[in-house]
Amino acid sequence: MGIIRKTPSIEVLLTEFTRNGTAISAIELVKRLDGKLNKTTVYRVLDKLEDDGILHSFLDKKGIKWYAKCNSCTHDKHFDSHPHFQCLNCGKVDCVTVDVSIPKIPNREIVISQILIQGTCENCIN
Amino acid sequence: MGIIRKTPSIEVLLTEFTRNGTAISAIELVKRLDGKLNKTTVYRVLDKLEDDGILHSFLDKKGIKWYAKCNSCTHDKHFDSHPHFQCLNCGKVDCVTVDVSIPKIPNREIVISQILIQGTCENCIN
DNA sequence: AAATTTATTGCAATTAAGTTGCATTAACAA
DNA sequence: TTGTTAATGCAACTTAATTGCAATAAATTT
Repeated sequence: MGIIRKTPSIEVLLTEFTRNGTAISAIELVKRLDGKLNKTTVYRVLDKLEDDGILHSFLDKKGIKWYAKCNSCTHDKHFDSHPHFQCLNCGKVDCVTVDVSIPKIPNREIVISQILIQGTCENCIN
Repeated sequence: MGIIRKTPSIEVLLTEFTRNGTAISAIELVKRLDGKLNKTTVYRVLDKLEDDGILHSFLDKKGIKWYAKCNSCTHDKHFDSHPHFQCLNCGKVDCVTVDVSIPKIPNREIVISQILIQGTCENCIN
C-alpha cells in the first residue's frame, strides 16, 4: 500500500491524532470534522492509514471502532497487541504500554490478541 | 434480578447453550431459532440471562455479540475476564480457561478486562 | 377455578455505525 | 497542460441491535 496522494483529508485526520496521544473513535472524528470532511471519507482515510501502518484500530466494549497512532507498525505487521484502556467515567481511550503475555494454548495457533481494559483513568480517579 | 417467570423461551435458549460448550453469537441464535422465537425475544432473554449471571457476553473483532455459559458468575459479579478464543477458520468461539494476569497500571483502577484471542482452533489446525 | 396482575412476547418501526455505488473532483506524473 | 486515476462527496444501503406498544400468558390472589 502506502499513501499514494497527499490530500488535505489525510493531513486533517493526522492532525487530530498528533494533537494529543489518546485514541479517537471513528464516529467521534466524523462528528468533529462535520462540514469539513465527509463521513465516508473519514472512514476510508482511517482505513487507509491503518493499512499503511500509521494508525491501528480496535473495538471497545460497545463495538465502537477506535483508532490510535502506531508506534512501530508497518503496513505488513501491526503490533497492536498492547492493551487499550477505556475510562468508564470520561470515556477516554488510550494505549497502555505494558506487555501482557498471552499464554500458549495447547493445539491452537494464536494469530492476534486484543486486550481491552476498562476502569478509571488517571484524571478521573480522584 | 433473577428470572421471574419460567417461560418456554428461556428453556429453548438455555438448551442451545447446554447442547455444547462453545459460545454462540446473538445473531446466530436469532437465525437458528427463526420461526420458533422472535428476534427481539432472543435479545431480551439473552440480556436477562446475563443479568442473572447465567450467561456472559463479549464482542468479537467485528463487533458481533457472543454469549457463553458462566461458570461461577452471579448476578452481582461477572467473572468474565478469561480470554475468548475465536477461530479465524471456522468461526467457532469458546472460553479459554487460562488465567491471564493484567498488570496493575499506575494511577488507574481496573474494573473489567476483556481478552479476545484469534487464531486457529484445535479442529482447524491440521 | 376464575379473576387479577404484570412479566413476557411478537411485530413493526427505528437506530446507528459502518459500507457501497457512482458520478465528480483533484493529485500528480508525463 | 493534459491525461490518468486516486480520492472525495452524496445518497442509498446494510445489518446488528433496540424501542414502543398492543397482545399474550405465567404466576399470584381471591
